[in-house]
Amino acid sequence: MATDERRIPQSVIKRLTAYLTRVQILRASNVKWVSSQEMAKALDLTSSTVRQDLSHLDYYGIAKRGYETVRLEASISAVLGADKVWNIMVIGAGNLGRALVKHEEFGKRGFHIRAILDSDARKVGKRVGVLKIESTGNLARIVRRERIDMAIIAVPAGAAQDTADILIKTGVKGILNMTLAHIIVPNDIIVVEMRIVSSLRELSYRMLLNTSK
Amino acid sequence: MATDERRIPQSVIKRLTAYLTRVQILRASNVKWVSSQEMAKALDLTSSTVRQDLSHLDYYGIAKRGYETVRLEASISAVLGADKVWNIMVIGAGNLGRALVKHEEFGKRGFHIRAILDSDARKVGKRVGVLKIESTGNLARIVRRERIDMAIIAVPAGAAQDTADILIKTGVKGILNMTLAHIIVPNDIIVVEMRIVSSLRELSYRMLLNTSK
DNA sequence: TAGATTGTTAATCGATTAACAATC
DNA sequence: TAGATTGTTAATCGATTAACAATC
Repeated sequence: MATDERRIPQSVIKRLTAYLTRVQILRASNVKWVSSQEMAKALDLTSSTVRQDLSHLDYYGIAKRGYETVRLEASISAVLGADKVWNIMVIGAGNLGRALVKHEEFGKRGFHIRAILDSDARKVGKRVGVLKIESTGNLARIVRRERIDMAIIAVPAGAAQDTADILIKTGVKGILNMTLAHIIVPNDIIVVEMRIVSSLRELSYRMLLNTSK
Repeated sequence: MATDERRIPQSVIKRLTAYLTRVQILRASNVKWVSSQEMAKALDLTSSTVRQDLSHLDYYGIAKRGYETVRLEASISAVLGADKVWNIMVIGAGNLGRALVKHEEFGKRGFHIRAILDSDARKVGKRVGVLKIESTGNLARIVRRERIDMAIIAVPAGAAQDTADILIKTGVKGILNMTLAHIIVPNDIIVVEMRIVSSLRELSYRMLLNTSK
């Protein structure tokens, strides 16, 4: 049987998010079926990896035809919880924090930004899109008021750990860390780190490697 | 011998960027030495992994003392090419693209954003920080003028592949893709993908998993 | 010196790929 | 039917961890 009780590995989860995006694009262009080979080609993977990954779902493909896009999307969504709505708070109303609030893609995909906070009193009260910047001092109250599920940390790197500590105290269980600093949390808290500078470094390293060959 | 001719694995490169950030923080607080164990604790790794990773460098630690922060930073920087200056162009002057231009962290770390482009004629000419938005039509000329090394794609997902194709034609060898869409490129071009929505999905999946236990 | 921490080898663990019987 | 594509098992590959002699 394809589905079983084993936890789906991290590596597979990351790819499932990519399959979901891809199948949504296919559906938008009215494609009804996709084979593991086509999927692999579009995402730079092997068809074997695709089939192996999709075997974690409770939807099965059909030999000779592949996977029905409607059902595949539904199944991946269900596994990832992509049908759920999440309430998010952004901490830090700098350029990055404000851009995230205004970015429309998140809301469309179930990630609703309900509040943006900053510790700078001069910023508090200013508008960002449909929101008003609130004070970090009111963090706990805002978490309750908006039933916040997760927070995006977009403060200066030096303040990242302190911010995380406060968030954890108020009961926030998930953090997306956009700062350069690694943050340490208890193991019931989930952190995903998203460091743009690290990505640029990785990119530049690989470019150097490529030209020196 | 620690250094050898073998290519450093991807996984190690990613961690080297984290070590570099960490050692820079230590240096800023005047810490002279760091052990593999301290480093591991700060970054949620094992000391074994840290020592294994650092053995790719041409700098050696000293038994009983650990690694000298000054030399460690220099050595990691050299391997990653973090001492070099890179000229970057941002394609797409939406909220995200404009925020990246205004973000000060990049310049400090050698990643200089020299231009921001948009295909929307109404945006062309408007200021973003010290830059003026230029037309995508002039892309090739701007790449030459600013000696652009790499580009950040921050356009709507649907335009990502077309944008990449144009970039490649003008000779840009490195791309940071901030859109949801996976892009396909020839194998002399390096792409790093940085999908915030995918990270949010990964985060939400892991949160669901954690609460259901 | 004694003990702590390194660099490296070997063992373990996990992820990817290959192969192929089942089947639509 | 014949052939293409699935799901799954086994083989391969690579990354992480454990262990320990060397050494400061």
